[in-house]
Amino acid sequence: MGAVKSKRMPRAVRERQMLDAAVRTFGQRGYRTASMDEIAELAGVSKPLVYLYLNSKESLFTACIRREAKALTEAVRAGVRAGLPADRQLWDGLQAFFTHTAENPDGWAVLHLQARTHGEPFAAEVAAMREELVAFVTELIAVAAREAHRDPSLAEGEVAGLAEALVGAAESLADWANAAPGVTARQAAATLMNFAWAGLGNLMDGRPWSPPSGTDVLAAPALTSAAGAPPR
Amino acid sequence: MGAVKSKRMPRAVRERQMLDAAVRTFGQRGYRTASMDEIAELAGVSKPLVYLYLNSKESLFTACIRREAKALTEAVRAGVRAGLPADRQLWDGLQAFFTHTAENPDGWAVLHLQARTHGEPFAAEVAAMREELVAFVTELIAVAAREAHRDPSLAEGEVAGLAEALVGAAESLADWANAAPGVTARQAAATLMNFAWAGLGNLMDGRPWSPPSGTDVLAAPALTSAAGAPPR
Amino acid sequence: MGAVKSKRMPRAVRERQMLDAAVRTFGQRGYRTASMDEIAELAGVSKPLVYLYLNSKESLFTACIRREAKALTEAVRAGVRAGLPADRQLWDGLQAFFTHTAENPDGWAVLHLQARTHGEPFAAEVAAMREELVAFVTELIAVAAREAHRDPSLAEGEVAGLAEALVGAAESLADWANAAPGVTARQAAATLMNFAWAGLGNLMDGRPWSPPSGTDVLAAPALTSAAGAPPR
Amino acid sequence: MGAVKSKRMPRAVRERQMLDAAVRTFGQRGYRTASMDEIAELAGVSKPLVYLYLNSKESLFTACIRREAKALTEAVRAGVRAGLPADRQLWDGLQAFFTHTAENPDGWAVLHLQARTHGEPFAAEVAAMREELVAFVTELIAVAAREAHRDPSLAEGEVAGLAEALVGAAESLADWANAAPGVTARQAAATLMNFAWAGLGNLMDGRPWSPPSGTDVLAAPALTSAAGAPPR
DNA sequence: GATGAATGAGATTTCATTCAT
DNA sequence: GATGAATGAAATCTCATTCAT
Repeated sequence: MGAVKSKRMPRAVRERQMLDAAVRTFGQRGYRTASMDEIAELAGVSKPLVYLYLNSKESLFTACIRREAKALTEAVRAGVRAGLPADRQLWDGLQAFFTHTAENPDGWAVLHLQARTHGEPFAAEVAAMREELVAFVTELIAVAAREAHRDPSLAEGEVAGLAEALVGAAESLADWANAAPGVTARQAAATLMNFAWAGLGNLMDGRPWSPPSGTDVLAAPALTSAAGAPPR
Repeated sequence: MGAVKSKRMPRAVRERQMLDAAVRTFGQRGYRTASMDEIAELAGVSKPLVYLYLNSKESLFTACIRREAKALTEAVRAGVRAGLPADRQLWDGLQAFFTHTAENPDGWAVLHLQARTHGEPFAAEVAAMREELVAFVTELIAVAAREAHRDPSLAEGEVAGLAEALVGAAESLADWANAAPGVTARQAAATLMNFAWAGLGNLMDGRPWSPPSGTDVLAAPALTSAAGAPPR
Repeated sequence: MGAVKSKRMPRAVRERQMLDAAVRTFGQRGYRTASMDEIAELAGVSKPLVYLYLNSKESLFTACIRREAKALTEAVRAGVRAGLPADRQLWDGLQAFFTHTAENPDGWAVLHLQARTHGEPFAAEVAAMREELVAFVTELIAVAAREAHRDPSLAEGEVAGLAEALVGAAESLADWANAAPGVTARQAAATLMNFAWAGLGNLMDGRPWSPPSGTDVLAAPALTSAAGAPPR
Repeated sequence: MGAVKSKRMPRAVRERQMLDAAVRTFGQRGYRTASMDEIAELAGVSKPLVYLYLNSKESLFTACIRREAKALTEAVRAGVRAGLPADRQLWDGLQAFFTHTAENPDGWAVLHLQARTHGEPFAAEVAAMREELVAFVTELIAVAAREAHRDPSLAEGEVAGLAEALVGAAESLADWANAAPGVTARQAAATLMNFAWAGLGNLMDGRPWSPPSGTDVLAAPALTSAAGAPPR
């Protein structure tokens, strides 16, 4: 299971191996439960080397959080193109989000489970990333309001709550999709778009949100088929 | 710091004191970080007595989870009256939920943060409670579908995702409301109702969900004011 | 070598055993070299018990310093009677000093060697004790000056240097007497009295200091015999 | 912080840099606390090079002790001219001693504090140097005895104690002078000469030792002023 | 000649848990 | 019923020391 032991690697490579091992171990066993011994072994190096490069368990964990937070936000950003309609941007961002969390379950566990649970140096780190996502969603809602010609737009405090709710729902669905074997990232994104954009009330009346046609017309989100096919 | 030492209390009372101390300690310091010493001291008893009554740290933590899970689900259930319209039931349930989590922050931390983070005996325990809440929401959505005369109703797997999203959003907003000083349980519930029932799309068009008049006409939810007074 | 293991001793007794073991270990192997394992084993207890009672290596070492410092100063004080002539008081104090250091070589090593070498929490602790001894000697010199009707007495700064020199010589002779097998505390005290009171110049001229007759007329100090027998 | 890295220096120079760094580090932080990393960095070389030149920490420390011991004894020897009266030789030697210890506090700490505290290879090393100083003082006392026409001289064992006391007092005063900011080497030497040569008894009677006029008539020792100006 | 890469061994400290009274 | 006394096991971290280039 541990990486093949090959000696004398350049520092950057070793450091990556250590972070990989640490994310995996922290994600699966938790910050406190994971031991530096485990991580070193999984990385295929001795414990002192881990300390030499990453200083302490705390600092190692922080490095994991930063790396995974950066990877996640960059994945979302890369999935979205500015200039498209707000719902389209949200749809793209959610797909990127669910894809990334599905492909990096340990990193996601580090961010969503471990970092928030184990107190102050870490919670702040992940809170920064979360705020970035919330800000992104807030901006999208503001754009949507402009597109709908609503003047004056929604009060600021209210939008904050809505963005918070949307991000929270997305986080929760990421766990759900990772746990339920058959659920794809695309399905999770579709479910959330319907829920968040159309709302339960509309869904009850048979008026779901439907994905925009565009680069990826391959598959329609799950709910559409079950709910008639109204154009948006 | 601990409670005043008074000997020879009936077992049930002592046990409650211990659980109170444990919930507080686990909630504030985390499962691994909290020590049995701390808990015993806070409970005002000696450590062996804690072991006599609750066997082990694991079993003590499990007891905490069960007690807090029961308290939370019962609070939600008590807040809802069957027979009312689905959105009204949801509204009442959410208010009860946010009220309870605001009044029991340590218990909520145990359930939402600690129990999920620290592996298998505990994650299952809290998952059971969560399923109960999800099932409750799922049932509400089914009721709503019937009320809307939709036959056949939404496919089962899709409703599961929606319920999951709603519960996830609620959990997230509970943390958000606990952290933001000025946010009341009622405001959190209103925000979530708008988001979940009306959906962002409708909100953009100025058609929010509005709370039913009834027992609590005292305060209108936050979003209503900004959105005119549409009929429900 | 370790004390007989007998379980369930009252805390005070155990604590004394631990301090005994610690003084011996620190004195013979040094603060850094001595390990908590060694000390616990020598005390006949497990390591955690040492931590339970004495908190940390640093705090254990500090406790050793305090205990030994108190024992030494009290031994000196107990050996001296106020009201006697200054040289007699000094003679009595030195005898008590050399007797105590000879009987407690490990405690003396802790105070004189280890505590001074290992930095700040400890150096200050032993400096306080040393100042007490220096102050005692300074006072004796002042008394001697009064007895000699010297007005004005020696300048203060000068007396400080003299007292420092006397104490330093005593410390050094304590090590010397402990290392040289045949040297008794009485001989060490006599040597120092001659050196410090009469001075090398007088000794060269055959005018040593001679011990007062009194309670302990049993043995004359070493130098007297070799240097004629002038009455004082 | 470390010296500028410049490659390809002759071995002797490199070795000196390392010893300088080691003396400073050992003197300020202690033998055990100082790490080879620190020393190598301060010396501006890589750790393996230190090992290549000086083999081990133990051997490095021994080299430090030897170098500093040699420097100190040579300084004292260089300060004294044979043929002069004994008290003059002693006065000159003490001045050299206090001057050297004041100018090399780290070296003095290595010799007086660290080397004696950290067990056997080192204690023997510094004991050899000390014996040299004690032998020098012993010889001076013998010379003084001859000058005073005392035959037979003081018994050997007794002189040993006196020399020991004198050296101990000098060591102690070196620390004292280094710690007290205003005390010069000359003042320390004068204090000790008065104490050791005249003795407290004579000082009480107003008969201090007074320094010989000669090469350094610049400053009179501290005690002289307070004690008239008796010829030697 | 010089060093970046790497480690074996051991240090202090903590904690859940159990006896014996 | 209740507790003071005690420990086995394991955690984090440090350091002198050595390869391989």
